[in-house]
Amino acid sequence: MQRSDASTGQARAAATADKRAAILRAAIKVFAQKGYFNSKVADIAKEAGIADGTVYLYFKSKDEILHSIFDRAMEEFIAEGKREIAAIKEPDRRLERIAQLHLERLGADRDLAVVFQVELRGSTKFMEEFSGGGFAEYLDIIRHTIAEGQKSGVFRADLKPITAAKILYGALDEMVTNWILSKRAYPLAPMADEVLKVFFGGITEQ
Amino acid sequence: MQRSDASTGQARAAATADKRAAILRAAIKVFAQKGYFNSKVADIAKEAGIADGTVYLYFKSKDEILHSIFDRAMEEFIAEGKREIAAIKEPDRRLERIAQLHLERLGADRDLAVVFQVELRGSTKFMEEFSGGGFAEYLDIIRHTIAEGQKSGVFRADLKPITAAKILYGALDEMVTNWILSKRAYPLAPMADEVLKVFFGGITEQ
Amino acid sequence: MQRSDASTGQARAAATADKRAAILRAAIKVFAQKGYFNSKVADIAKEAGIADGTVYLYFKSKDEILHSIFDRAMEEFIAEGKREIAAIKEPDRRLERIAQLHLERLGADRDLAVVFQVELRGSTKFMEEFSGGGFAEYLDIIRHTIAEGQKSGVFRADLKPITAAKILYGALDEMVTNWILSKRAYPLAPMADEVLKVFFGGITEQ
Amino acid sequence: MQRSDASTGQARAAATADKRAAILRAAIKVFAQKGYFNSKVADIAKEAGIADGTVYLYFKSKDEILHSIFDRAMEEFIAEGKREIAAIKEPDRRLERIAQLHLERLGADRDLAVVFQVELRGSTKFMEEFSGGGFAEYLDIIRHTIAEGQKSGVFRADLKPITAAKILYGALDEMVTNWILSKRAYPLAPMADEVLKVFFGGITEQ
DNA sequence: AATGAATGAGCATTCATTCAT
DNA sequence: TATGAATGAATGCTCATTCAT
Repeated sequence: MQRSDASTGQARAAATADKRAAILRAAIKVFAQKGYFNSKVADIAKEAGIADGTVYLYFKSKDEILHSIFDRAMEEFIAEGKREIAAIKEPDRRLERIAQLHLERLGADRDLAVVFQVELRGSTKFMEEFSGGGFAEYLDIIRHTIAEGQKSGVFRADLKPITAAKILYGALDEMVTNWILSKRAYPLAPMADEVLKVFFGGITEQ
Repeated sequence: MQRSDASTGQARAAATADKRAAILRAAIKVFAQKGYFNSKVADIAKEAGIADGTVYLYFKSKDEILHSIFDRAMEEFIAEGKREIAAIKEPDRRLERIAQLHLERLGADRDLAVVFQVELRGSTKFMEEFSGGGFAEYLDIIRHTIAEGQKSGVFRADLKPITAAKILYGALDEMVTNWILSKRAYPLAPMADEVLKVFFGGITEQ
Repeated sequence: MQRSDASTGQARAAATADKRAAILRAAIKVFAQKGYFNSKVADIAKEAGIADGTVYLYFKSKDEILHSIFDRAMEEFIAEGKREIAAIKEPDRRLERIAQLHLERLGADRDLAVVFQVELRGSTKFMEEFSGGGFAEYLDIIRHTIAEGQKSGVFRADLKPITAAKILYGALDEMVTNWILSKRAYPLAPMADEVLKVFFGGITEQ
Repeated sequence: MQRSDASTGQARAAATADKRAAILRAAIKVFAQKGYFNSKVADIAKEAGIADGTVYLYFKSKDEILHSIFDRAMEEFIAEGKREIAAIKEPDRRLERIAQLHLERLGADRDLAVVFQVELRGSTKFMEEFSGGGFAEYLDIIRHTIAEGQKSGVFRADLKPITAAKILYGALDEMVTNWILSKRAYPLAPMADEVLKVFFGGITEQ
């Protein structure tokens, strides 16, 4: 009996989480297609196969849906990143893995990538919030890794780590943006190596 | 009489251009502050000191205003860029000048920079159009310069010029985005040198 | 067995009536606080400590709940009134008792009074129905009593009984309304004597 | 020229006032028919012969429309009342005129009367606001007149003027309510004399 | 009988655009 | 050319009611 109650509670919680996830998935798809402002809540509901009003049983507003997309994705992204690089000691190998993960991840979910590249950027409000949230943490991991590389003598010391971090991030970000907008379908992940080639060695002939 | 008509015609054309420019300036300011979707045409009209309806004597729609902002700015930007680099022969000096111009220009007009970074990005529609328009031309100039540098042996040959071009652009773009979102006020242009240091030499200690 | 079934049936019926009453009590409280249109069925359910859907096992609609409040209260009110005045022969003593009962009753249940004064009045639909229902019966008792008083010579004959009845009712009603809206807490019942003083003797100095 | 500008300004102001008045008239009619909560803004617009959005050029919200109806009507009502009774010295004649005006006024505009009796009463919020606003002023005029009558010996001194005022008001109010709900069409104003007969002399046979 | 998740009709309000003056 | 009042389509959100469990 106890167990039955408990498992019912868990089952319900799980069902709720599933529904939330389903709505988020639908929203990502719809937002990616038409943009946040041009997407109607009704579009999301239809895509999720539920009634309009049901959306509001799981989210307080359209705005909260977008927020949740960012929060959830960034959270997972950072958690996965930290896990992956924990075992890597060499700073250059670390940056390599980070860059690969960045493109692998976004390259694996085009709709999510579109929402990230387009919608997140499409609102100063979101960017500012985001800037102070998950994004700052992400950039900090890169910065930190570069600083360690400088200490250990692998990286040049005449560069501000934060600036170098932004350069790497900006280059990767541009790869994603171009991939999204490209009419041709090509794998995104391999671009990481190209970026790293330049980032590590520069374009100047020795 | 003839002359009077003619000069009146010219004056009129000039006045029209001025008014268009004034509306665009107003729109840039308003869009930068509140974002495209949150800006009302009435806001733009008020900022420009004209009546709501008057906006439609100069632009067909709100959408067209945003388009005009991009088109005009990009046009000027590219024209100025071509003029400036025409005299520069060395590919590395060229890229240097391009990067500096990029940041000087956007760093000189914060509102315009915001609209470019935020609103242009905030719409796949715009990005796609833009991607095939002025932006492609801009990226092409960079790509071409890199290719020349490879031919002349200044740049490594093991990099695809287009990819290298995107990396440079992405890095610069990120500088602008960070500058916009930063609470601190700092000059944007000097960041060009930092980007170039990495882009040319890489971050690896020799 | 028979007896068991029977008593079970009765118990069930009693339980049903109790639940209905509980919901009505909850509704009276909620309606009094926020008004009919601003009250949600969910509010009533929460106040009654039951699930939203359960409300519909006892009432067909939100509308029916309001109706039931009026019907039940009026029914009790009139029954009590009739019982009380049955023994009173003198028309003036009768009116006295009616007025006192009116204010005692509503003064004893502020929430119910609010619903009666505010919500009943807040809808022509309700008023019309009510007008032809319990209210008409109530007014009729007053009218009848006045007419008897006229016949027996206690009351002036130059007044239409129905009009006099409305005047008395209106005066009492206003006492209730003012009491409800008053920020000060004072006993309502004693106002009956004031009303009767005027109703019987007028305000003119003899 | 000056005059042209001036008259244009005035004309515009007048036109605006007219439109506001027209919308209020339409709203009174619609609210009277269906009640405030059951009336859609679109209903009001249609009744006024304008587009839905136009309503919002003259009123901030549906709520403000109802407020305006009360405020405007009460203002006019009180102003007219004061004007009329200013010349009347005898307290009893004054009350007489007030009662007549009360019923004449509401009897002349059935829809307005319905809105006043039904909608004003249908919301504690409104009643409370109203109670502290125009209504309090109105009741005060009656109270004051009664107090004067007591001083001059025309009225009995053993009654609290405020209570007597409420009794008169309540009686008149009930006449209006009954008139509104009545299926028969009869003139409301004459009821004033019936009310006064009772209010002045009481129903007891001397 | 009881639950509460799901439904979907309904509505106030906004705002890009038009057009009579 | 300029105006700004008027338009009316569009949509996020609420909530009475239903129904599978």
